[in-house]
Amino acid sequence: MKHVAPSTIRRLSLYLHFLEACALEGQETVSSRALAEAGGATPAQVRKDLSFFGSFGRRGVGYPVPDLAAHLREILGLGRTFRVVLVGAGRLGAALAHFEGFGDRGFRIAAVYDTDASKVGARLDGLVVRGAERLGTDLEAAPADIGVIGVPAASAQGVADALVGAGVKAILNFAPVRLVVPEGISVKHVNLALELDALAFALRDGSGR
Amino acid sequence: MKHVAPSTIRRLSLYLHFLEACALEGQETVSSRALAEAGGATPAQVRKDLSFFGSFGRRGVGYPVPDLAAHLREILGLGRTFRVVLVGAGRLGAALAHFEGFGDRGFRIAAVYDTDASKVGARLDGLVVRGAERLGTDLEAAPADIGVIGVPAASAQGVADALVGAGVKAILNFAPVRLVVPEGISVKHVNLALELDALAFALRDGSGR
DNA sequence: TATTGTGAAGTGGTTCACAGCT
DNA sequence: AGCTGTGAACCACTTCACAATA
Repeated sequence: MKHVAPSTIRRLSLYLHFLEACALEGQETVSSRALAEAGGATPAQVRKDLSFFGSFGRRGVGYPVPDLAAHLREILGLGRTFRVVLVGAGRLGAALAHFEGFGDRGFRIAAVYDTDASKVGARLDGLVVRGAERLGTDLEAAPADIGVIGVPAASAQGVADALVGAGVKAILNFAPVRLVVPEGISVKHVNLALELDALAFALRDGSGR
Repeated sequence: MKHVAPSTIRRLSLYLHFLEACALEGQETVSSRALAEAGGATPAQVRKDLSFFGSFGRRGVGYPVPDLAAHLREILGLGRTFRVVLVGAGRLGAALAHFEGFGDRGFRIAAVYDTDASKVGARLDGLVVRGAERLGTDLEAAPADIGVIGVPAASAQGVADALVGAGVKAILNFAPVRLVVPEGISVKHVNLALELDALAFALRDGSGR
């Protein structure tokens, strides 16, 4: 398959979320206009996005809701469950462990780790926090797909190395540091400081963007 | 000032963070190459980014660390403190309240609100959680610059409306919904579900991106 | 008439390459 | 020699416009 732009993937994900909401309401079809509104795009862009992968709609009618949702899940690779390990059982880890968006969509938190002995053994959303030193052997027995890093900046790179060593191929990083990982490992950063700076910039000259 | 691309702002913010680290080490100058590495860019792009706002470097030498940092703070509008109000005192709110990235850089959390009566009165990082109904009158007395939304998706739009009504011009939203706000209000979304979908896509065919 | 599918045109951000200083 | 500053070339994503179809 040809290269897909990150911005396109982002929109496809938004379309899918919207389609799932439509499906719950029993809606049969949606127009590119409705999808555009949901995805922060234009109708033309929605059609371009979708036509890149196939012809899913019917002219004069729109796109069939359950059908298109299934196609998008397939395209995004959501047709299976993902084993997620969370490293960091502090306040952020607690918030993440309880986040419904994980379980809802096939992302299953398999285990939570922390280096802090005082946190090990505690319960987080039904999971017992395990010592970080077990990560390697645990994942050897049962590999994970995604690692979530919710530890302080200083220890984030070490955690990333451990995750990569344990065979994790995708990382979601909440620590405000740029992680260095080998070729072939996907990393997504969520960096609060960056978002705040962007808002500061928008507020720059009195009125917002 | 002319239009600046969001991707540029993001990089400027990364350059600034790196410069601050360099300053702590007493480094005098940095090259576009070093900045590029820190910002996930190429040296040429660093120079383009910076030259858009002026000539801050010296040919053959590089960029003076403290000087460039000051310029970037000015460009990003970080030359002042920002009053931030946090709505939502749940687990996410707790994690956000303790996040050092706020206080470090002139973003001061002025107050925390929640609609849940059982949370009102509790302490979060030295702040007492206030009832959400007070938000309007509180901000009338002391306006805030930025509102952070850390409530469930269902109540996020209501909170956004309240914030906008109270004069907030910039919003950082952690709820997985697209907020509708009037022209002139800046919104930044942090959407976990989107990041997870992007990672799923990267894992799609066996190996990562 | 309503709406998709898509080649073509347009726009804007990135990379190149080299002139200009130190 | 080393490194910045920048116009020009390049590339990629977006928008347009209209043919195709229900």
